[in-house]
Amino acid sequence: MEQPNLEMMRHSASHIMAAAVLKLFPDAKLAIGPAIDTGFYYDFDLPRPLTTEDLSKISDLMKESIKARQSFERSEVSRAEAMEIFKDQPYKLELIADLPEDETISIYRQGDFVDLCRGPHIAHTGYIKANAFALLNVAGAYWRGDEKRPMLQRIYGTLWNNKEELDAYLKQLEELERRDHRRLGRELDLFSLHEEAGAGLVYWHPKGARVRTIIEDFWRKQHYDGGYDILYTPHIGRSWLWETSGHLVNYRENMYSPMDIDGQDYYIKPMNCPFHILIYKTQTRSYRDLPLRWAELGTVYRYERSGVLHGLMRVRGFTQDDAHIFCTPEQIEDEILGVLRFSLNMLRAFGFEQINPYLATRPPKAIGEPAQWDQATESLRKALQGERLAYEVDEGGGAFYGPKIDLKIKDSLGREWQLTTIQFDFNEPERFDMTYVGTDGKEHRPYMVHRALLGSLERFMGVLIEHYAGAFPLWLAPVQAKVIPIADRHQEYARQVMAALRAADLRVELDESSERMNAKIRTAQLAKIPYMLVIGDREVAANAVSVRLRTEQDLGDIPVEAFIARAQGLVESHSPEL
RNA sequence: GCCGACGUAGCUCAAUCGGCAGAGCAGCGGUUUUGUAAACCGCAGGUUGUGGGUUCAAUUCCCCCCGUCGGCUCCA
Repeated sequence: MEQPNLEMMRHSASHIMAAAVLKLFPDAKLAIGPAIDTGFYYDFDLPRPLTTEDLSKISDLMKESIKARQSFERSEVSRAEAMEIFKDQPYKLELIADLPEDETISIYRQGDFVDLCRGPHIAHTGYIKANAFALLNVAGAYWRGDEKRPMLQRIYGTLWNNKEELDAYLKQLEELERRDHRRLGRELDLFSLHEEAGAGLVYWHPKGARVRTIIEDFWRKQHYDGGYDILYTPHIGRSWLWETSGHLVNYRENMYSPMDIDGQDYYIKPMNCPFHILIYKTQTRSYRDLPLRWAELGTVYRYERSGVLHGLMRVRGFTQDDAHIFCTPEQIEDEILGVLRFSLNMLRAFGFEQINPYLATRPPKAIGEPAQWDQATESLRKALQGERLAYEVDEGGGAFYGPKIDLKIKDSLGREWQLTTIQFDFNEPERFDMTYVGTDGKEHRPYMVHRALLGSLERFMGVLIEHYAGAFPLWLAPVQAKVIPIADRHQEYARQVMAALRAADLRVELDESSERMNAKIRTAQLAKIPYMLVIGDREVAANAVSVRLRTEQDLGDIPVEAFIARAQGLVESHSPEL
């Protein structure tokens, strides 16, 4: 028997749960029940939908099994024996049928429950602590993830080494809810969605729009400084454009129905690339013109199935921080390295330190010359190595039109988010017959690379909100300071202070309400405003402000000029400090 | 799209068995002029997501649709 570890316990727990479900529903058909990184699940085909009462019954039965210390017994059976044992379990039969001929078929038994399973399992059910697991919810899941196959009921459970770890996990779930960008978006008055006006479409309120503007301004400056030019292109294009690009063939299910303009079909854009290519083709391009690096904050619309929409993270209209690089084969390595460095700097500027790259290579069905693929993939690999980044390879995970690097960041709660993608495209240059004139005076096909760094501004904002729990670093905060006069007689000086700070390019608001100072502080605190500048008789006399941070730290009286210098310095350096 | 749960005031939530839809916060008006996380009094706020059905009577029971949430699948 192997040493019991968390994964084994979780996997075993899924068996214990399946046994409990069978007791409750003798006709239940079992699918699969693996361990996952927070616990386990098991998929069932049941005669009726599960209720929360069912969950607690199942949980009680599991606890009985744990108390009984039922042992897990492994045995190996022939294919015929396995078919006989699971003759009433169609999903198991399918699994058996799909096992390779030479595979040993093992079953595990605890009590009177038998399951097809590779194992390993814990020695007996008593290894699991009855107070260290919880059944969380029921969800629908397709058999084998295929939407054409039956929809099963999946029960999710979480399991840990002990009660303390379970409690810590449940507490983390609460923290996730507290930080949920949809909740913070409303509480901080950043954005809204309007079902009556269409699902998955974002409305930016003044404060959210302010944050977005700051991000965009920074982004533009970085791009100009980094050797990019910036484009603006239309939001719709005639069917010719999408036929030529191949989107109507390859991407149609994500595109909206056409609109009729003077008898012609126009489509709202799901991508920006064809427009950039048209600009490329307005001139004969020479190798001397390359590389061209063209960026655009391009707003695109893509159809997403109603069930997948989620706040800012998954929407139907969004703005990509897109760019296309057109270059020669000789330039490709330098360009890729440049893009990668540029991406890392951008992500780090927003406070993301943990960045994990994934390299996706040629899939079985792909277009383009193998030699091109090799060169492109090699340039991606070299760039990653050049930056000394540990990366994972997703063999065959590239798009049919080119290999790519995706960068996923880890947020303050340890969750991974894909933001950056750097993709080669061997398809569109071909389709649009893009060329440049080389040193030999002949026409050549340029390399084309798509890249988005922040991904989309909508999702990026969602990630930022959750990463910072709504408490944006000073340089991004929509309101950086709230001036809080204690009594009406301090209002005039408070207005002077506000004017001075605004003249210094700080974002300041004045609380002129007739609330007590305590209430004003509370309001500012809940709005997660970095600085609360309290003004009373003392401050008026000293030409100062009393500075309270949203961290609850009280800095005491500081001369107005000194406060301005402090804040400006921290904004300038994108500091996380206040 | 599919499975399940849900939809009551701007927000968070009540309303017994089908019997006059209610509270806190926010908002508005007034009083209060305050030293580091909530002053006091009052007012207003609703076609109970939409449409239909059952009933003397529907927030409550049934059906369609829309949307939200948790998943499946897919992706920026």
